[in-house]
Amino acid sequence: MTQALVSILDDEPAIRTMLADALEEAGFRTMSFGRATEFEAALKTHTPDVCLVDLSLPDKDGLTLVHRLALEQGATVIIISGRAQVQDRVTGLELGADDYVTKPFDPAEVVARIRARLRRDRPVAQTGNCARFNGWTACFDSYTLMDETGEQTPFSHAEGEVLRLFLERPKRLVSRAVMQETLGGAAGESFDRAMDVRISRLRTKLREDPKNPRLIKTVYGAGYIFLGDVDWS
Amino acid sequence: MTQALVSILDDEPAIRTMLADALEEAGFRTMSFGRATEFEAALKTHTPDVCLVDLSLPDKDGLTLVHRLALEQGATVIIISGRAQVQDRVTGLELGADDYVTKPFDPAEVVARIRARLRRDRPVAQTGNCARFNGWTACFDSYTLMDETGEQTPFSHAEGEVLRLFLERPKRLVSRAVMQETLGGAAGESFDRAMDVRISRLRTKLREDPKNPRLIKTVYGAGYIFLGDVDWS
DNA sequence: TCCCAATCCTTACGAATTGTTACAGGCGCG
DNA sequence: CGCGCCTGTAACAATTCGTAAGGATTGGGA
Repeated sequence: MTQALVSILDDEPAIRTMLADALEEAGFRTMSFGRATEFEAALKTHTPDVCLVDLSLPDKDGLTLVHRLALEQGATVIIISGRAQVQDRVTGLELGADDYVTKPFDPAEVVARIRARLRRDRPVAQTGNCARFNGWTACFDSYTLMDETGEQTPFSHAEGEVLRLFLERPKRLVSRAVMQETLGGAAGESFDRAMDVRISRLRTKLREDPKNPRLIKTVYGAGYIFLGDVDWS
Repeated sequence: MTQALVSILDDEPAIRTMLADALEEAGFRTMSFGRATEFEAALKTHTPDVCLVDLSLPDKDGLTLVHRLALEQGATVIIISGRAQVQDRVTGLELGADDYVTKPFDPAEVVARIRARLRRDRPVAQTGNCARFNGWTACFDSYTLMDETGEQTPFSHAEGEVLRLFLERPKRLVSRAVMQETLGGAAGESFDRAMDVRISRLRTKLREDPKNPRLIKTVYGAGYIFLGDVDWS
Protein backbone atom coordinates (compact mmCIF):
# COMPACT_ATOMS: atom_id res chain seq x y z
CA MET A 1 0.00 0.00 0.00
CA THR A 2 0.95 3.58 -0.35
CA GLN A 3 1.67 6.01 2.42
CA ALA A 4 -0.99 6.39 5.03
CA LEU A 5 -3.17 9.48 5.01
CA VAL A 6 -3.44 11.46 8.24
CA SER A 7 -5.99 14.20 8.68
CA ILE A 8 -5.41 17.03 11.13
CA LEU A 9 -8.26 18.98 12.64
CA ASP A 10 -7.18 21.85 14.88
CA ASP A 11 -8.16 25.48 15.08
CA GLU A 12 -4.62 26.77 15.66
CA PRO A 13 -2.71 27.11 12.39
CA ALA A 14 0.64 26.85 14.14
CA ILE A 15 -0.20 23.42 15.49
CA ARG A 16 -1.53 22.27 12.15
CA THR A 17 1.67 23.13 10.36
CA MET A 18 3.85 21.72 13.10
CA LEU A 19 2.05 18.39 12.89
CA ALA A 20 1.86 18.37 9.13
CA ASP A 21 5.58 19.04 8.81
CA ALA A 22 6.52 16.30 11.22
CA LEU A 23 4.17 13.81 9.60
CA GLU A 24 5.31 14.49 6.09
CA GLU A 25 8.88 14.27 7.23
CA ALA A 26 7.98 10.84 8.54
CA GLY A 27 6.52 9.78 5.20
CA PHE A 28 2.80 10.31 5.70
CA ARG A 29 0.37 12.18 3.52
CA THR A 30 -1.62 14.83 5.37
CA MET A 31 -4.79 16.89 5.16
CA SER A 32 -5.35 19.86 7.49
CA PHE A 33 -8.54 21.57 8.57
CA GLY A 34 -9.39 24.37 10.96
CA ARG A 35 -13.10 23.74 11.22
CA ALA A 36 -15.17 20.64 11.69
CA THR A 37 -17.46 21.43 8.80
CA GLU A 38 -14.59 21.55 6.31
CA PHE A 39 -13.28 18.35 7.73
CA GLU A 40 -16.59 16.58 7.40
CA ALA A 41 -16.95 17.76 3.85
CA ALA A 42 -13.57 16.31 3.00
CA LEU A 43 -14.55 13.00 4.52
CA LYS A 44 -17.02 12.52 1.69
CA THR A 45 -14.23 12.18 -0.80
CA HIS A 46 -11.28 11.00 1.32
CA THR A 47 -10.92 8.32 3.93
CA PRO A 48 -7.97 9.09 6.17
CA ASP A 49 -6.24 6.25 7.95
CA VAL A 50 -5.80 8.29 11.10
CA CYS A 51 -7.63 11.38 12.31
CA LEU A 52 -5.99 13.80 14.74
CA VAL A 53 -8.66 16.01 16.25
CA ASP A 54 -8.51 18.85 18.71
CA LEU A 55 -11.44 18.95 21.07
CA SER A 56 -11.81 22.71 21.20
CA LEU A 57 -13.25 23.59 17.84
CA PRO A 58 -14.90 26.84 16.87
CA ASP A 59 -17.92 25.38 15.19
CA LYS A 60 -18.69 22.06 16.76
CA ASP A 61 -18.26 19.96 19.83
CA GLY A 62 -15.19 17.86 19.36
CA LEU A 63 -16.28 14.96 21.51
CA THR A 64 -19.43 14.18 19.60
CA LEU A 65 -17.45 14.41 16.39
CA VAL A 66 -14.98 11.90 17.76
CA HIS A 67 -17.79 9.65 18.80
CA ARG A 68 -19.31 9.71 15.34
CA LEU A 69 -15.99 9.17 13.63
CA ALA A 70 -15.10 6.21 15.73
CA LEU A 71 -18.48 4.61 15.80
CA GLU A 72 -19.77 5.14 12.30
CA GLN A 73 -16.63 5.37 10.27
CA GLY A 74 -14.60 2.99 12.33
CA ALA A 75 -11.75 5.42 11.89
CA THR A 76 -8.63 5.54 14.01
CA VAL A 77 -8.95 8.68 16.09
CA ILE A 78 -6.33 10.38 18.21
CA ILE A 79 -7.46 13.28 20.36
CA ILE A 80 -5.13 16.22 20.75
CA SER A 81 -6.36 18.37 23.57
CA GLY A 82 -5.42 21.13 25.98
CA ARG A 83 -7.52 19.57 28.69
CA ALA A 84 -5.26 17.35 30.72
CA GLN A 85 -7.53 16.16 33.50
CA VAL A 86 -7.79 12.43 33.94
CA GLN A 87 -11.54 12.65 33.61
CA ASP A 88 -11.23 14.31 30.22
CA ARG A 89 -8.94 11.60 28.96
CA VAL A 90 -11.13 8.83 30.25
CA THR A 91 -14.27 10.16 28.62
CA GLY A 92 -12.41 10.84 25.39
CA LEU A 93 -11.15 7.30 25.25
CA GLU A 94 -14.47 5.81 26.23
CA LEU A 95 -16.25 7.72 23.52
CA GLY A 96 -14.19 5.87 20.98
CA ALA A 97 -10.83 7.62 20.64
CA ASP A 98 -7.85 5.34 20.22
CA ASP A 99 -5.43 7.67 21.95
CA TYR A 100 -5.33 10.96 23.80
CA VAL A 101 -2.42 13.36 23.67
CA THR A 102 -2.32 16.54 25.73
CA LYS A 103 -0.85 19.87 24.74
CA PRO A 104 1.88 20.81 24.81
CA PHE A 105 3.20 17.79 22.98
CA ASP A 106 6.19 16.79 20.92
CA PRO A 107 5.36 15.97 17.29
CA ALA A 108 7.79 13.06 17.41
CA GLU A 109 5.67 11.36 20.02
CA VAL A 110 2.55 11.86 17.96
CA VAL A 111 4.27 10.30 14.99
CA ALA A 112 5.30 7.33 17.12
CA ARG A 113 1.77 6.90 18.42
CA ILE A 114 0.34 7.01 14.92
CA ARG A 115 2.81 4.39 13.82
CA ALA A 116 1.83 2.20 16.73
CA ARG A 117 -1.82 2.38 15.66
CA LEU A 118 -1.10 1.64 12.04
CA ARG A 119 1.12 -1.25 12.96
CA ARG A 120 -1.89 -2.82 14.64
CA ASP A 121 -4.17 -2.16 11.72
CA ARG A 122 -1.89 -3.49 9.04
CA PRO A 123 0.49 -5.62 10.97
CA VAL A 124 3.00 -6.48 8.34
CA ALA A 125 2.62 -3.82 5.74
CA GLN A 126 3.86 -1.00 7.90
CA THR A 127 7.29 -2.39 8.58
CA GLY A 128 7.66 -3.82 5.13
CA ASN A 129 8.33 -7.46 4.83
CA CYS A 130 10.78 -7.76 2.02
CA ALA A 131 14.31 -6.45 1.92
CA ARG A 132 16.83 -6.25 -0.88
CA PHE A 133 20.55 -6.28 -0.37
CA ASN A 134 23.44 -6.92 -2.71
CA GLY A 135 21.52 -8.90 -5.27
CA TRP A 136 19.51 -10.84 -2.74
CA THR A 137 15.86 -10.45 -1.88
CA ALA A 138 14.66 -11.70 1.46
CA CYS A 139 10.92 -12.05 1.83
CA PHE A 140 9.70 -12.63 5.35
CA ASP A 141 6.16 -13.47 4.29
CA SER A 142 7.11 -16.48 2.27
CA TYR A 143 10.29 -17.23 4.17
CA THR A 144 12.28 -17.29 0.96
CA LEU A 145 15.56 -15.89 -0.15
CA MET A 146 16.00 -15.12 -3.82
CA ASP A 147 19.23 -14.49 -5.65
CA GLU A 148 19.66 -12.25 -8.67
CA THR A 149 18.88 -15.06 -11.09
CA GLY A 150 15.55 -15.65 -9.41
CA GLU A 151 16.47 -18.90 -7.73
CA GLN A 152 14.67 -19.32 -4.46
CA THR A 153 15.87 -20.86 -1.23
CA PRO A 154 13.57 -21.22 1.75
CA PHE A 155 14.81 -20.26 5.17
CA SER A 156 13.45 -21.31 8.50
CA HIS A 157 12.04 -19.22 11.30
CA ALA A 158 15.21 -19.31 13.38
CA GLU A 159 17.31 -18.31 10.41
CA GLY A 160 14.83 -15.55 9.63
CA GLU A 161 15.16 -14.12 13.10
CA VAL A 162 18.88 -13.74 12.68
CA LEU A 163 18.58 -12.38 9.17
CA ARG A 164 15.98 -9.83 10.20
CA LEU A 165 18.14 -8.74 13.11
CA PHE A 166 20.96 -8.04 10.71
CA LEU A 167 18.84 -6.36 8.09
CA GLU A 168 17.48 -3.97 10.68
CA ARG A 169 20.95 -2.97 11.78
CA PRO A 170 23.08 -2.87 8.66
CA LYS A 171 26.72 -1.94 8.97
CA ARG A 172 26.56 -1.79 12.72
CA LEU A 173 28.07 -4.12 15.21
CA VAL A 174 25.59 -6.54 16.70
CA SER A 175 26.96 -7.88 19.95
CA ARG A 176 26.34 -11.43 20.96
CA ALA A 177 24.52 -10.20 24.07
CA VAL A 178 22.04 -8.31 21.92
CA MET A 179 21.45 -11.32 19.77
CA GLN A 180 20.87 -13.53 22.75
CA GLU A 181 18.31 -11.11 24.12
CA THR A 182 16.49 -10.60 20.86
CA LEU A 183 16.50 -14.21 19.85
CA GLY A 184 14.94 -15.45 23.02
CA GLY A 185 17.99 -17.09 24.47
CA ALA A 186 17.06 -17.35 28.13
CA ALA A 187 20.45 -17.52 29.74
CA GLY A 188 21.72 -20.87 28.62
CA GLU A 189 25.40 -20.39 28.45
CA SER A 190 25.80 -23.02 25.83
CA PHE A 191 23.38 -20.99 23.77
CA ASP A 192 26.45 -19.36 22.29
CA ARG A 193 26.99 -22.39 20.15
CA ALA A 194 23.39 -22.40 19.01
CA MET A 195 23.89 -18.83 17.92
CA ASP A 196 26.97 -19.80 15.98
CA VAL A 197 25.12 -22.59 14.31
CA ARG A 198 22.33 -20.31 13.25
CA ILE A 199 24.82 -17.93 11.73
CA SER A 200 26.60 -20.76 10.06
CA ARG A 201 23.46 -22.10 8.46
CA LEU A 202 22.46 -18.64 7.33
CA ARG A 203 25.87 -18.12 5.79
CA THR A 204 25.64 -21.24 3.70
CA LYS A 205 22.23 -20.15 2.39
CA LEU A 206 23.78 -16.84 1.42
CA ARG A 207 26.59 -18.80 -0.24
CA GLU A 208 29.24 -17.06 1.78
CA ASP A 209 32.82 -18.18 1.44
CA PRO A 210 33.66 -19.40 4.96
CA LYS A 211 37.19 -18.08 4.73
CA ASN A 212 36.15 -14.72 3.44
CA PRO A 213 32.56 -13.77 4.25
CA ARG A 214 31.39 -10.69 2.43
CA LEU A 215 28.06 -10.05 4.11
CA ILE A 216 28.20 -11.40 7.64
CA LYS A 217 31.54 -10.54 9.14
CA THR A 218 32.51 -11.75 12.56
CA VAL A 219 34.19 -9.39 14.98
CA TYR A 220 36.38 -11.49 17.19
CA GLY A 221 35.36 -11.24 20.82
CA ALA A 222 32.49 -8.85 20.19
CA GLY A 223 29.83 -10.05 17.78
CA TYR A 224 28.94 -9.73 14.13
CA ILE A 225 28.47 -7.00 11.63
CA PHE A 226 26.33 -7.16 8.53
CA LEU A 227 27.73 -5.33 5.54
CA GLY A 228 25.49 -4.87 2.59
CA ASP A 229 23.22 -2.09 1.41
CA VAL A 230 19.78 -2.86 2.71
CA ASP A 231 16.67 -1.49 1.05
CA TRP A 232 13.32 -2.22 2.66
CA SER A 233 11.28 -1.24 -0.33
CA MET B 1 -15.85 -14.45 25.13
CA THR B 2 -15.14 -14.18 28.78
CA GLN B 3 -13.49 -11.32 30.55
CA ALA B 4 -10.18 -10.21 29.18
CA LEU B 5 -7.02 -11.20 31.02
CA VAL B 6 -4.57 -8.44 31.87
CA SER B 7 -1.09 -9.23 33.12
CA ILE B 8 0.79 -6.73 35.26
CA LEU B 9 4.56 -6.70 35.45
CA ASP B 10 5.98 -4.18 37.90
CA ASP B 11 8.56 -4.42 40.63
CA GLU B 12 6.64 -2.24 43.09
CA PRO B 13 3.98 -4.22 44.95
CA ALA B 14 1.96 -1.08 45.70
CA ILE B 15 1.54 -0.34 42.02
CA ARG B 16 0.67 -3.92 41.24
CA THR B 17 -2.15 -3.99 43.75
CA MET B 18 -3.40 -0.57 42.74
CA LEU B 19 -3.65 -1.65 39.13
CA ALA B 20 -5.06 -5.05 39.92
CA ASP B 21 -7.76 -3.56 42.13
CA ALA B 22 -8.81 -1.03 39.53
CA LEU B 23 -8.83 -3.61 36.77
CA GLU B 24 -10.83 -6.17 38.67
CA GLU B 25 -13.23 -3.46 39.68
CA ALA B 26 -13.63 -2.79 35.97
CA GLY B 27 -14.34 -6.44 35.25
CA PHE B 28 -10.99 -7.74 34.06
CA ARG B 29 -9.13 -10.80 35.20
CA THR B 30 -5.56 -10.05 36.25
CA MET B 31 -2.20 -11.72 36.83
CA SER B 32 0.61 -9.86 38.64
CA PHE B 33 4.36 -10.40 38.58
CA GLY B 34 7.33 -8.65 40.11
CA ARG B 35 10.00 -10.21 37.95
CA ALA B 36 10.34 -10.78 34.27
CA THR B 37 11.33 -14.40 34.67
CA GLU B 38 8.16 -15.27 36.58
CA PHE B 39 6.15 -13.45 33.98
CA GLU B 40 7.77 -15.31 31.12
CA ALA B 41 7.18 -18.60 32.86
CA ALA B 42 3.49 -17.78 33.18
CA LEU B 43 3.29 -16.94 29.50
CA LYS B 44 3.84 -20.58 28.71
CA THR B 45 0.49 -21.50 30.17
CA HIS B 46 -1.51 -18.28 29.95
CA THR B 47 -2.08 -15.85 27.14
CA PRO B 48 -3.01 -12.42 28.44
CA ASP B 49 -4.96 -10.11 26.19
CA VAL B 50 -3.06 -7.08 27.43
CA CYS B 51 0.34 -6.84 29.10
CA LEU B 52 1.20 -3.89 31.32
CA VAL B 53 4.94 -3.76 31.81
CA ASP B 54 7.14 -1.47 33.79
CA LEU B 55 10.45 -0.78 32.11
CA SER B 56 12.57 -0.81 35.25
CA LEU B 57 12.71 -4.44 36.20
CA PRO B 58 15.13 -6.03 38.62
CA ASP B 59 16.12 -8.95 36.47
CA LYS B 60 15.79 -7.98 32.85
CA ASP B 61 15.73 -5.10 30.46
CA GLY B 62 12.13 -4.10 29.99
CA LEU B 63 12.50 -2.74 26.49
CA THR B 64 13.80 -5.90 24.93
CA LEU B 65 11.09 -7.82 26.73
CA VAL B 66 8.51 -5.50 25.20
CA HIS B 67 10.03 -5.97 21.80
CA ARG B 68 9.86 -9.72 22.09
CA LEU B 69 6.32 -9.67 23.41
CA ALA B 70 5.07 -7.47 20.64
CA LEU B 71 6.96 -9.14 17.86
CA GLU B 72 6.67 -12.79 18.69
CA GLN B 73 3.54 -13.02 20.73
CA GLY B 74 1.69 -10.29 18.90
CA ALA B 75 0.49 -9.25 22.31
CA THR B 76 -1.00 -5.89 23.15
CA VAL B 77 1.61 -4.17 25.27
CA ILE B 78 1.24 -1.02 27.35
CA ILE B 79 4.36 0.38 28.92
CA ILE B 80 4.11 1.87 32.39
CA SER B 81 7.23 3.82 33.12
CA GLY B 82 8.76 6.41 35.36
CA ARG B 83 10.75 7.78 32.46
CA ALA B 84 8.78 10.60 30.95
CA GLN B 85 11.14 11.97 28.31
CA VAL B 86 9.76 12.16 24.81
CA GLN B 87 12.64 10.10 23.56
CA ASP B 88 11.82 7.28 25.96
CA ARG B 89 8.24 7.21 24.80
CA VAL B 90 9.16 7.27 21.15
CA THR B 91 11.57 4.38 21.43
CA GLY B 92 9.11 2.42 23.56
CA LEU B 93 6.40 2.83 20.98
CA GLU B 94 8.68 2.06 18.09
CA LEU B 95 9.84 -1.14 19.68
CA GLY B 96 6.31 -2.41 19.51
CA ALA B 97 4.39 -1.07 22.49
CA ASP B 98 0.82 -0.06 21.81
CA ASP B 99 0.75 2.64 24.44
CA TYR B 100 2.99 4.39 26.95
CA VAL B 101 1.80 5.69 30.30
CA THR B 102 4.09 7.61 32.66
CA LYS B 103 4.13 7.45 36.41
CA PRO B 104 2.45 8.81 38.35
CA PHE B 105 -0.75 7.79 36.67
CA ASP B 106 -4.41 7.37 37.49
CA PRO B 107 -5.62 3.78 37.28
CA ALA B 108 -8.84 4.98 35.70
CA GLU B 109 -6.93 6.25 32.71
CA VAL B 110 -5.10 2.98 32.36
CA VAL B 111 -8.41 1.15 32.39
CA ALA B 112 -9.74 3.45 29.71
CA ARG B 113 -6.68 2.93 27.57
CA ILE B 114 -6.93 -0.83 27.91
CA ARG B 115 -10.56 -0.69 26.89
CA ALA B 116 -9.65 1.39 23.86
CA ARG B 117 -7.15 -1.27 22.80
CA LEU B 118 -9.49 -4.17 23.29
CA ARG B 119 -12.27 -2.40 21.44
CA ARG B 120 -9.96 -2.23 18.44
CA ASP B 121 -8.78 -5.77 18.73
CA ARG B 122 -12.00 -7.63 18.23
CA PRO B 123 -14.28 -5.57 16.10
CA VAL B 124 -14.63 -8.07 13.32
CA ALA B 125 -16.19 -11.00 15.05
CA GLN B 126 -19.79 -10.02 14.80
CA THR B 127 -19.92 -7.87 11.72
CA GLY B 128 -20.07 -10.18 8.76
CA ASN B 129 -20.22 -13.83 8.12
CA CYS B 130 -18.32 -14.03 4.90
CA ALA B 131 -14.71 -13.20 4.28
CA ARG B 132 -12.69 -12.89 1.12
CA PHE B 133 -8.99 -13.48 0.93
CA ASN B 134 -6.63 -14.10 -1.95
CA GLY B 135 -9.22 -15.36 -4.37
CA TRP B 136 -11.10 -17.41 -1.81
CA THR B 137 -14.44 -16.69 -0.24
CA ALA B 138 -15.28 -18.29 3.06
CA CYS B 139 -18.90 -18.20 4.10
CA PHE B 140 -19.60 -19.17 7.68
CA ASP B 141 -23.35 -19.32 7.24
CA SER B 142 -23.26 -22.05 4.66
CA TYR B 143 -19.95 -23.56 5.75
CA THR B 144 -18.55 -23.35 2.27
CA LEU B 145 -15.32 -22.25 0.76
CA MET B 146 -15.35 -20.96 -2.80
CA ASP B 147 -12.39 -20.48 -5.08
CA GLU B 148 -12.10 -17.84 -7.77
CA THR B 149 -13.70 -20.03 -10.40
CA GLY B 150 -16.76 -20.46 -8.23
CA GLU B 151 -16.11 -24.03 -7.23
CA GLN B 152 -17.37 -24.75 -3.77
CA THR B 153 -15.95 -26.95 -1.06
CA PRO B 154 -17.75 -27.49 2.21
CA PHE B 155 -15.84 -27.25 5.45
CA SER B 156 -16.76 -28.65 8.82
CA HIS B 157 -17.36 -26.92 12.09
CA ALA B 158 -13.93 -27.70 13.48
CA GLU B 159 -12.25 -26.51 10.34
CA GLY B 160 -14.37 -23.37 10.41
CA GLU B 161 -13.26 -22.56 13.94
CA VAL B 162 -9.65 -22.60 12.90
CA LEU B 163 -10.29 -20.68 9.73
CA ARG B 164 -12.26 -18.00 11.55
CA LEU B 165 -9.52 -17.68 14.13
CA PHE B 166 -7.05 -17.01 11.37
CA LEU B 167 -9.27 -14.66 9.42
CA GLU B 168 -9.79 -12.54 12.50
CA ARG B 169 -6.07 -12.18 13.08
CA PRO B 170 -4.50 -11.93 9.67
CA LYS B 171 -0.76 -11.59 9.47
CA ARG B 172 -0.31 -12.00 13.17
CA LEU B 173 1.18 -14.86 15.00
CA VAL B 174 -1.42 -17.09 16.59
CA SER B 175 0.20 -19.09 19.33
CA ARG B 176 -0.84 -22.63 19.98
CA ALA B 177 -1.93 -21.60 23.46
CA VAL B 178 -4.37 -19.10 22.01
CA MET B 179 -5.75 -21.67 19.64
CA GLN B 180 -6.19 -24.18 22.38
CA GLU B 181 -8.01 -21.62 24.47
CA THR B 182 -10.37 -20.43 21.77
CA LEU B 183 -10.98 -23.82 20.27
CA GLY B 184 -12.19 -25.35 23.48
CA GLY B 185 -9.22 -27.58 24.09
CA ALA B 186 -9.44 -27.78 27.86
CA ALA B 187 -5.99 -28.94 28.76
CA GLY B 188 -5.77 -32.11 26.77
CA GLU B 189 -2.09 -32.52 26.27
CA SER B 190 -2.55 -34.66 23.25
CA PHE B 191 -4.83 -31.97 21.89
CA ASP B 192 -1.77 -30.63 20.13
CA ARG B 193 -2.06 -33.35 17.57
CA ALA B 194 -5.74 -32.67 17.06
CA MET B 195 -4.80 -29.09 16.38
CA ASP B 196 -2.28 -30.20 13.82
CA VAL B 197 -4.83 -32.39 12.15
CA ARG B 198 -7.31 -29.56 11.88
CA ILE B 199 -4.69 -27.36 10.31
CA SER B 200 -3.68 -30.11 7.99
CA ARG B 201 -7.20 -30.68 6.71
CA LEU B 202 -7.76 -26.97 6.30
CA ARG B 203 -4.59 -26.69 4.32
CA THR B 204 -5.61 -29.36 1.88
CA LYS B 205 -8.96 -27.65 1.35
CA LEU B 206 -7.10 -24.46 0.58
CA ARG B 207 -4.93 -26.48 -1.79
CA GLU B 208 -1.75 -25.49 -0.05
CA ASP B 209 1.49 -27.02 -1.14
CA PRO B 210 2.62 -28.94 1.94
CA LYS B 211 6.26 -28.10 1.36
CA ASN B 212 5.63 -24.44 0.79
CA PRO B 213 2.34 -23.18 2.20
CA ARG B 214 1.43 -19.68 1.13
CA LEU B 215 -1.46 -18.87 3.41
CA ILE B 216 -1.01 -20.79 6.64
CA LYS B 217 2.59 -20.58 7.73
CA THR B 218 3.83 -22.52 10.70
CA VAL B 219 6.25 -20.87 13.06
CA TYR B 220 8.26 -23.62 14.62
CA GLY B 221 7.93 -23.70 18.38
CA ALA B 222 5.46 -20.82 18.48
CA GLY B 223 2.30 -21.26 16.46
CA TYR B 224 0.92 -20.29 13.09
CA ILE B 225 0.53 -17.15 11.06
CA PHE B 226 -2.07 -16.55 8.40
CA LEU B 227 -0.88 -14.45 5.50
CA GLY B 228 -3.44 -13.23 3.06
CA ASP B 229 -5.40 -10.02 2.73
CA VAL B 230 -8.67 -10.52 4.50
CA ASP B 231 -11.75 -8.52 3.64
CA TRP B 232 -14.88 -9.07 5.71
CA SER B 233 -17.24 -7.50 3.28
C1' DT C 1 -33.41 -50.43 17.63
C1' DC C 2 -30.01 -50.88 14.22
C1' DC C 3 -27.29 -49.16 10.52
C1' DC C 4 -24.89 -45.72 8.06
C1' DA C 5 -22.52 -41.63 7.28
C1' DA C 6 -20.21 -37.71 8.87
C1' DT C 7 -17.18 -35.67 11.94
C1' DC C 8 -13.41 -35.44 14.79
C1' DC C 9 -10.19 -37.16 18.22
C1' DT C 10 -6.37 -40.32 18.97
C1' DT C 11 -2.47 -43.06 17.70
C1' DA C 12 1.58 -43.82 15.30
C1' DC C 13 5.34 -42.86 12.66
C1' DG C 14 8.05 -40.14 9.41
C1' DA C 15 9.90 -35.55 8.40
C1' DA C 16 11.48 -31.02 9.50
C1' DT C 17 13.56 -27.82 12.61
C1' DT C 18 16.48 -26.64 16.20
C1' DG C 19 19.64 -27.10 20.13
C1' DT C 20 23.81 -29.69 21.84
C1' DT C 21 28.15 -31.96 21.68
C1' DA C 22 32.60 -32.59 19.97
C1' DC C 23 36.28 -31.31 17.70
C1' DA C 24 39.02 -28.64 14.33
C1' DG C 25 40.66 -24.73 13.41
C1' DG C 26 41.72 -19.37 14.06
C1' DC C 27 42.88 -15.23 16.86
C1' DG C 28 45.42 -12.59 20.16
C1' DC C 29 49.17 -12.30 23.32
C1' DG C 30 53.21 -13.16 25.55
C1' DC D 1 55.88 -20.69 18.74
C1' DG D 2 52.94 -22.17 22.47
C1' DC D 3 49.09 -21.42 25.19
C1' DG D 4 44.35 -19.95 26.31
C1' DC D 5 40.10 -18.38 24.42
C1' DC D 6 36.88 -17.65 20.74
C1' DT D 7 34.51 -19.22 16.53
C1' DG D 8 32.92 -22.62 12.59
C1' DT D 9 30.71 -26.73 11.54
C1' DA D 10 29.73 -31.62 11.14
C1' DA D 11 27.23 -35.11 13.48
C1' DC D 12 23.98 -36.29 16.77
C1' DA D 13 19.85 -35.83 19.74
C1' DA D 14 15.66 -33.67 21.26
C1' DT D 15 11.66 -31.23 20.04
C1' DT D 16 8.10 -30.14 17.23
C1' DC D 17 5.17 -30.72 13.30
C1' DG D 18 2.46 -33.25 9.31
C1' DT D 19 -0.60 -36.64 8.08
C1' DA D 20 -2.39 -41.29 7.17
C1' DA D 21 -5.15 -44.72 9.43
C1' DG D 22 -8.31 -46.29 12.78
C1' DG D 23 -11.74 -45.82 16.23
C1' DA D 24 -15.05 -43.18 19.18
C1' DT D 25 -19.00 -40.25 19.05
C1' DT D 26 -22.95 -38.17 17.18
C1' DG D 27 -27.14 -37.66 14.55
C1' DG D 28 -30.47 -39.12 11.27
C1' DG D 29 -33.44 -42.33 8.92
C1' DA D 30 -35.49 -46.70 7.94
